[in-house]
Amino acid sequence: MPHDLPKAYDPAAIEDRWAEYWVREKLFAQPTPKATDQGEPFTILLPPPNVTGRLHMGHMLNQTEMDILVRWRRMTGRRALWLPGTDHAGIATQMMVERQLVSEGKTRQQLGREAFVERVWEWKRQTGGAILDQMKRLGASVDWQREYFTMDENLSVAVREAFVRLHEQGLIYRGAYIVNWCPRCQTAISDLEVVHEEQKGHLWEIRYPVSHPTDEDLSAGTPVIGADGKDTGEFLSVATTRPETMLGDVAVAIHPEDERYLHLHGKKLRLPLVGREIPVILDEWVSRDFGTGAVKVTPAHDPNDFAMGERHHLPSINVMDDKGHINADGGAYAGLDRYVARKRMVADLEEQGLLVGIKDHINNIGHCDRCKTVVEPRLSTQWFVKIQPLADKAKDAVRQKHIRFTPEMYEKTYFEWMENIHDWCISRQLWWGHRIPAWHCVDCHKITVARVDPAACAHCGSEKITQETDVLDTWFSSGLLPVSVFGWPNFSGPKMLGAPSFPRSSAERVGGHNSQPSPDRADFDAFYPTSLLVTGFDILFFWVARMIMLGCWFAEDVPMPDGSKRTLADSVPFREVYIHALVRDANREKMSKTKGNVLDPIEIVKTYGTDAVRFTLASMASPGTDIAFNIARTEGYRAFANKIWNAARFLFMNVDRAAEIGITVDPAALGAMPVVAEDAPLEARWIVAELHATAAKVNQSLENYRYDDAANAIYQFFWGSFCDWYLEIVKLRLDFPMDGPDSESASQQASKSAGRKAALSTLVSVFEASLRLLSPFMPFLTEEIWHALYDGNPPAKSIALTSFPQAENPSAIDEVDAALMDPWMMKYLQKVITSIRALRKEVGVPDKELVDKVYFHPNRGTLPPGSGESVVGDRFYEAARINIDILRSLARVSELIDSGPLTQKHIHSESNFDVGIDYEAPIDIAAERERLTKDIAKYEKGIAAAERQLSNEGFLAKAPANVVEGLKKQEAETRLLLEKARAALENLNKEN
RNA sequence: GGGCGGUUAGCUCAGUUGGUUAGAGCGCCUGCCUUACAAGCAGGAAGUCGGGGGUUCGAGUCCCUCACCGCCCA
Repeated sequence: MPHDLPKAYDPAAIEDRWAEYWVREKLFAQPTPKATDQGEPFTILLPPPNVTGRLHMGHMLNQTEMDILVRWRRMTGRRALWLPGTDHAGIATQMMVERQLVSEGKTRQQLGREAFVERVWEWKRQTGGAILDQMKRLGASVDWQREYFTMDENLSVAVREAFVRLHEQGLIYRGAYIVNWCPRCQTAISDLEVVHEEQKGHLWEIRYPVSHPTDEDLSAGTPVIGADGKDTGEFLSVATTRPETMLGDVAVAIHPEDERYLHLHGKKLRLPLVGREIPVILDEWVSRDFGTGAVKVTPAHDPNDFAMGERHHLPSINVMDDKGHINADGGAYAGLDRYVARKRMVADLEEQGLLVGIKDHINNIGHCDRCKTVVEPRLSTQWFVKIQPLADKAKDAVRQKHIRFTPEMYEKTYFEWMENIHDWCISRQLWWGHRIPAWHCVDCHKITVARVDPAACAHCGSEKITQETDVLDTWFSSGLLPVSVFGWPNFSGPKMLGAPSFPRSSAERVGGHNSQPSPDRADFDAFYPTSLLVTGFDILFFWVARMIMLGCWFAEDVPMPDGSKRTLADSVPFREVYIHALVRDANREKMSKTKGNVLDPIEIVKTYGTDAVRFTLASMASPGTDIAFNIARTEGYRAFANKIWNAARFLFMNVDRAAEIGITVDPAALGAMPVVAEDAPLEARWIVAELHATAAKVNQSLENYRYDDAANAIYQFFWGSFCDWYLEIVKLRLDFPMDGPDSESASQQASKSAGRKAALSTLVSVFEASLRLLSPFMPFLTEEIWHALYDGNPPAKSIALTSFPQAENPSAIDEVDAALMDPWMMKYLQKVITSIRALRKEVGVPDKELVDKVYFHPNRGTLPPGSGESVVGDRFYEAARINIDILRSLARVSELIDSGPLTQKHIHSESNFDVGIDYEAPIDIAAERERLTKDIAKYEKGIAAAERQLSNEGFLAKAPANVVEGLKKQEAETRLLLEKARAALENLNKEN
């Protein structure tokens, strides 16, 4: 590969190519393991996006976090498996296809169920892969060979097995209860699919006339009295937010201790507009402060009323159809839309003088998560999972720490929800989904639930049976994914003693559906439980909770690979849950279509490069914190990518020049952690030590999901250390002839050549290791440069398959560093250079001008404790003198003169040294005076604070020694700086 | 109504079990087209850590309280 890279990095030129390459070469495929396979697996399941979905910033954050972890774990030697897929999204997908049909002037009813479902499959085949294609473009390192879809045959088998088994265990029941009904989608939806929103509404106060006779009259056989004028002239005012439901009222409830109304208990009310007589009942649930304190009871249209109805054995009168229209039981209002009916009824009540008043009221209204239609609580026959036993197990799993949450806080939310969980309504009145495996018998009316489509009723043998038309909630199937993607329940491996009653005989298995049962449990044994689930907090209950419940419940029956009983610890679907926050816009506003502040990740990626966007997300991904996505920040990381690119250009330029004079780097020496010879120059030892420290920091940060710390550590290392310092210094070591050979003697050349070779080797090896360190964060750029670095002969198909830099035993590094005193010596040298540069700026020396003499005065007494005091001071001066070429190049100084206290005209002071120059330049007296005065004030304040502490006996007695020592040292240093500043100010005043 | 977060530089955010004079990126100011990079280099300014009280030798960090912002559940 040629080394002549373009001057600026253009991500668009390389990203598509690598994204395709990774997929085409199946680089991240993880085949079913053999028993001999080594390496602890790292398994992660992509929380399935809707098959109808398009990638948004939340997905990109989610996937970036997963990809970073998976790439990192893979590079550390783990057998990494990331499984991608989509869920069939019952309602959303059906809606989408229905919309298509409408545009063709058709309805699904016209097509019929079978043809409609085929049509949905057709849609899925054509456009259902869009979101996964976007994922491919972003370079997610998933195993595409294992892509799943919740409607796949094998996963459908799992759904049916789970349903049948829960039914056998008595945990699935069918019955008429109040559910959330979406009149637009015409299906029941779960509590979680209802979003509550506060809306301005009204509270209507309606008079319900009190009628005779009393209960006594009734029991005496007095005929029921209608609206015939026998009313008493007495009323009970009822407050309601939903007057239209009064058509279904069966009682009015008051609080048993509400003396305002107690005298009415036992009497009857005449239901306005309807004429039905309804009782006044007592119930503690009634809130005396709300409205009038009397509440109408409508069991068929309100969950609380339903409960009350059960308590008082009241009938339920359903007055609405599945479209939210008033039904035949609504008398005069039959056929009207619920809101039209409301309007008309209020008008009628007013006309009849029964409307007492209308008050403004804020309602919390439930909307369908999918279509935003106002949800109607409605009495209907549905299928439910009795959730308590599953929830108990799921709670135990977390309580016993078999699953760890990050951030930990979400554990509380999880328990909160689990404690207050309700039975799960799993039936949906849709066509697209897993049809419930239950058959109704026309003759005996009993239900047959079976794994295999039955030919006859299991109870009476009648062949007149029809399958339930409802399908299952999508989450029922996605909740099973952690077990079903690994082949559950179709294991045909050796049966274990005492193993549960499956696998069933193949005949009993779902006949036509599963053609190829997996040969064994190898996948399940190797990869279950998965290692981690990464998801958003909004999905905590949808996925996390349901996967835990279903996973624990069903996996517990699968024996361990060695045949032993599986405990709860190994039944969990994942061992860790990492919950990330929301991606907001730069102003911390939630992204929403209505606000128009939605960012399309693919568009941003095209503009700035995938790597820059990934790095932006990573650098802000601190657990528990929302990400305010600021494009300015992405610009910054695009610059970072460009910086890396140009460092590569610099490197290649030097590699090429070196090759011209016969110096090369052995590729075999790359790929590991760089090492340096003991006699290597200061900057080489330093940069290698920094690399080790950075690798340690990155590994540790990722271990703790601190993407931000990891990203910042790399950024700091690559730009702040490697580019800003090391590359600038290594230029001196390389210093290749631009044209023609050097004009030096042979021995000079030989020694120079050895230095060059060593420098080049360190340069290339540190750079190569940096690429590997960066790779999980910036896979595209690093892949491109890494391949170029190996000149078309890379040691692996991808940098993603190399090993991640690991720091050597950190304490060993510390010892070596301590011996060489590199850490602080290099920092000291850097400080001197920075100080000279600052001094030059203060004085106004032009950037390019070489200053011939800089006077240098180390404060030998104030050097770091334990570092040999004055000896070190001398040693440092020696180091600075030896490295004068570095000073010349980086600080534009030709000579550094070791000096006593400085007398030069221009002096810059640090706590442990001063630098000074003689330079003819006008001094901005006022500015200088201001600066010094400010400094003096700062130092005085610092000293005062330190003195206060140091004179405090409690502090001296109780604070740890190193803190006291540190403060003393700092105080001494500040005092020195103060003296220097005062002297400088005095000089300034004296001379002017 | 119940619960959970948050408030640190102009902006967006870090700040580990309390410990020396609080950090980063972007932005801002000044000077530089120095042969890897102007998507760059060099230097610099900028915060009484939301208010108040308490514990402590010591509080951005722990406790109480108030204010404001946000989220979840009913």
